[in-house]
Amino acid sequence: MSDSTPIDLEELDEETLFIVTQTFKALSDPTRVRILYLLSQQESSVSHISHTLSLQQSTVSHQLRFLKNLRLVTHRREGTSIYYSIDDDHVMRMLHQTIHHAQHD
Amino acid sequence: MSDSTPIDLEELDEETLFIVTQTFKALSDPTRVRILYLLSQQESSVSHISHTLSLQQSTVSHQLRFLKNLRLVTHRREGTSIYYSIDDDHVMRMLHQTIHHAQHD
DNA sequence: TTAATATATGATTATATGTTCATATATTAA
DNA sequence: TTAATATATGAACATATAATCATATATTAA
Repeated sequence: MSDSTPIDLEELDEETLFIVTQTFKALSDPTRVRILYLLSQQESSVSHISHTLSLQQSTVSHQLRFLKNLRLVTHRREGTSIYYSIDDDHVMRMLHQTIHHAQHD
Repeated sequence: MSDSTPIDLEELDEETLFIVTQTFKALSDPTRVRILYLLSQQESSVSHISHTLSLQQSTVSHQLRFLKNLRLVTHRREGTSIYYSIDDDHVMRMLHQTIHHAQHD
């Protein structure tokens, strides 16, 4: 056991840990990534997302609520439709970087 | 229902989706993030990780296997100890960026 | 060889998570 | 008002996940 020359270790506080892991959790599910990727190309209504990605309306609404709580998306109403769009550039840059990374390795 | 001016939509293929979501899944658990953050500061043995982060040895081994399968960490043997270290700069840059982001909002 | 130490791993369990179903709410048109 | 359409949401269920326990494996020292 040779844990010589100890370094002054920094630990992450609980709140940082929570925010960071929650952010990455948003990007760890295929359905959410597909939705975010679609929204990065165009603002979309719930039904448009549902039809385009072949997902149940309920599934889409549940996942959008998740993304909305994390402030990754926003929405605006137009009649009976609600249009969702991306609201976090940092996270979307990471997503696009990682997609690019995955496709070029 | 006004889905006018349709855009030529791009969909993510299944393999890309899998790689991307798996990568983010690695960063979506507090224990794994703590381990990765420690390893980003210093190469560490399993027991050192276990003691420093107050985690059971078994827990650490299981999570290291997860991270190793994703090639986020590597290891080298030194006697009976095994030292783990970071093996993916891209993912670690994302982690550090997001930590920084979380701490300055 | 045996004992001691470090790490890995399979099985189990408790909890978290994502989807579905049924239904509620909200807006608009008739 | 009622009907039609779009979206949201609670409950139930099936699956995934992380931690723990017990034990296996591997290396070194005696």
